Amino acid sequence: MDLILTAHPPFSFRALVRSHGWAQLPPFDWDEQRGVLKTVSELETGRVIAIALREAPDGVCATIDADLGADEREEVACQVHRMCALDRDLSAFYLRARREPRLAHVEPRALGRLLCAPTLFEDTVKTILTTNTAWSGTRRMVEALVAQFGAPLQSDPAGRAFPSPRRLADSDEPTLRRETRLGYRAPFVLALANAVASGALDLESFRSSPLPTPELRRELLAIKGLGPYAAASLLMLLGRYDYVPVDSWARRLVSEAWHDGEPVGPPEVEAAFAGWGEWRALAYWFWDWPR
DNA sequence: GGTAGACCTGGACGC
DNA sequence: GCGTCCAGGTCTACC
Repeated sequence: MDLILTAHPPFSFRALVRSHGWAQLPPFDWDEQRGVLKTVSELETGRVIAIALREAPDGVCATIDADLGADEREEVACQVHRMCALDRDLSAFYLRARREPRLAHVEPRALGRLLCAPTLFEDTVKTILTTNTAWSGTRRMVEALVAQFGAPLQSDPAGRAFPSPRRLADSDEPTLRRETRLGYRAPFVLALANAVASGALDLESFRSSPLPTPELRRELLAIKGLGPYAAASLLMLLGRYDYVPVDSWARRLVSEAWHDGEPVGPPEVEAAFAGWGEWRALAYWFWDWPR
């Protein structure tokens, strides 16, 4: 069955998929040639479904490999809205970006949306797995997590969803370390899974949180394994762009662009984009950096 | 509040 | 093939 969902214009599905590295991490599977992004999702009922997303005239078309009930259809529609940030209105950012030559490309190319996972739990675990490791390490850890703990598709057991909090909470630290090579991150992921599975932490409520961004950031920083970089990254996925995710790459870009290659720290990176106010992170992320 | 050292893994490198 | 070193953010202990 197909679901056609409308996006706040302008919208580009390819720009969304290419916005950052998420499309390279399972269960996402991006077919560049056909412009189709597949993923596998475990619904609240425990049902595991395959979703194929592609561009539609005014948004996206989601093809699901099963007939869904009304509640399931509603849940999938919500997930697609989250993944594609369909409701995101970036007009105020575009207005400012028009006046900055290094951001003049964002509006014509409909840049600004960032691909999200179906759940904030998946985004948070993946973000923890981006810290203190190379991208190849992140891919390896996520692949192992999905392969070892993801619920399989009935129609194709090779396809697996991202592990639910419950499935990870049912594991233990030695198993996680042994099976997925998460290293010291294993207790962080396990604690997060336990907190979400037990109901002690309502991570999904962060998406609609009325809290000001600094307070929401404090809530994220209270989660073990999330520091300033990871919290800023997750805030971007939540549509809050007040904090630049400062990692070694950001420091290098800012160093080369404004400090003659001299080493810089987070204060210099933040200062470089301070003038962008609530759009700091987007300005940094989509900046046309000199090659 | 700021800082040093530990955490863990994979990859690069030298032998 | 083996050993060593390094890069990558966050946590904890300490000052």
